[in-house]
Amino acid sequence: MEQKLNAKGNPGHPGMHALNTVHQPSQHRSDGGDPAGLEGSENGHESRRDIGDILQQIMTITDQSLDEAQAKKHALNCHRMKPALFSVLCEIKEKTGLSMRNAQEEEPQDPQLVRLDNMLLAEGVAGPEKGGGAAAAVSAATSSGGMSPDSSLEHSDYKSKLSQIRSIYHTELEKYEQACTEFTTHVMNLLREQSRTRPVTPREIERMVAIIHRKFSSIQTQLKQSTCEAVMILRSRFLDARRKRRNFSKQATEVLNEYFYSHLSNPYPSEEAKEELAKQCGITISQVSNWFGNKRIRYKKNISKFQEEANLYAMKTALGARQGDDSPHTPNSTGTICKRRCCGFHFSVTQSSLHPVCVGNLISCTSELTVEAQVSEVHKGCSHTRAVAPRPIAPEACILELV
DNA sequence: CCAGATGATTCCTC
DNA sequence: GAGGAATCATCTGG
Repeated sequence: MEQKLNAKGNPGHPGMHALNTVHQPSQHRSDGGDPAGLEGSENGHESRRDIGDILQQIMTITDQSLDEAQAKKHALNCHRMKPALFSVLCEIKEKTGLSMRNAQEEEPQDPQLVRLDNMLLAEGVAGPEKGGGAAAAVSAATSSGGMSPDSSLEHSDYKSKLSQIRSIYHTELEKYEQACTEFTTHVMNLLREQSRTRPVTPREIERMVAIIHRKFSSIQTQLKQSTCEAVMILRSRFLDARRKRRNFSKQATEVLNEYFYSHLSNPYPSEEAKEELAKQCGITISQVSNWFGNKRIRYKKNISKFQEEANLYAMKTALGARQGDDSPHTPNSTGTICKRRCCGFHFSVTQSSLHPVCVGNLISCTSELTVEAQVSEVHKGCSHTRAVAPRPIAPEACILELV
């Protein structure tokens, strides 16, 4: 307000000439109020006329050509009343709360953005380039077992794709940051420029910058979201690849089958046995469990289909036992198994159903014998016949049957 | 290409 | 939590 008093009566003011050239009749002059507090003096009248002129010019500024407007703008900027008017405008703005528009306090950081940031960091897209996510994914794959040698190829493929995503992400982020900075600078310059003709406080400029950042932040969120999606898709593909079923090696299947058929009465390996089998087959314990689960159910569903296989493994085991070479994969294939087997199965004279020792007997027995005779012959020297006795032997059912 | 084999997964029960 | 059953998805051999 002090400026208003200083601004009175200065015909030599550089702006006056310009103003006078566009001088309009002061029909809007006095409305009875005295906003400048100058009523009752010559200077007061002059000031009011000046204010009226200025307001009139402001009101008509949009109707004029750009050159004309620029000229008037310059004139206004240089007018001796400008500081006083400006100060009044500032005061009114403060009082009416206009300056508080959009003055919400700083929002806390967007939780979604935080989540995305964390995810990108965990996946090795953001942050230092160390391939943390890839390493994590690979380690997860390795720990789940069953990683074939060519998984390293998948790994490198994953890494290269991840690095592509990373590079695109950083390029786009850089572009975004650059655009944001440029736009912010531009707006700040505009506001600073405008602050010469209208009341724009530094705080308002800060707020405007915050608004711009918020708007740009949504773009950044989209970028991060897209990147996350890309990484998730890549990761799921990689994990799918990891899930790819690969048949066990022949040797592994052999080991598992040997155990299965030599423990047919109780094909449920203990934890220790599973561990041992897993070690021998180069697979995981859970894969051993899966294999036995599948085998049991499939065997039970179609025993006849597995008869051949059962015969083969029984023979193998028998030969091994005959040579006094107990299979290392069937550490318990001694007489105790025989007893369990006798309790668990209907015996027939087919070798598949027999204890290894008895299979040896079968080889030397003749097919002309009756079933009873064969059983008797086959189980010569062992307790199987006695164990089998409570169960009826069905000659046509030359299969093992789980109780 | 297709049917069957097979390893893995999911859901359910005990 | 282990195992049974059903199912999926992939592999394999003809």
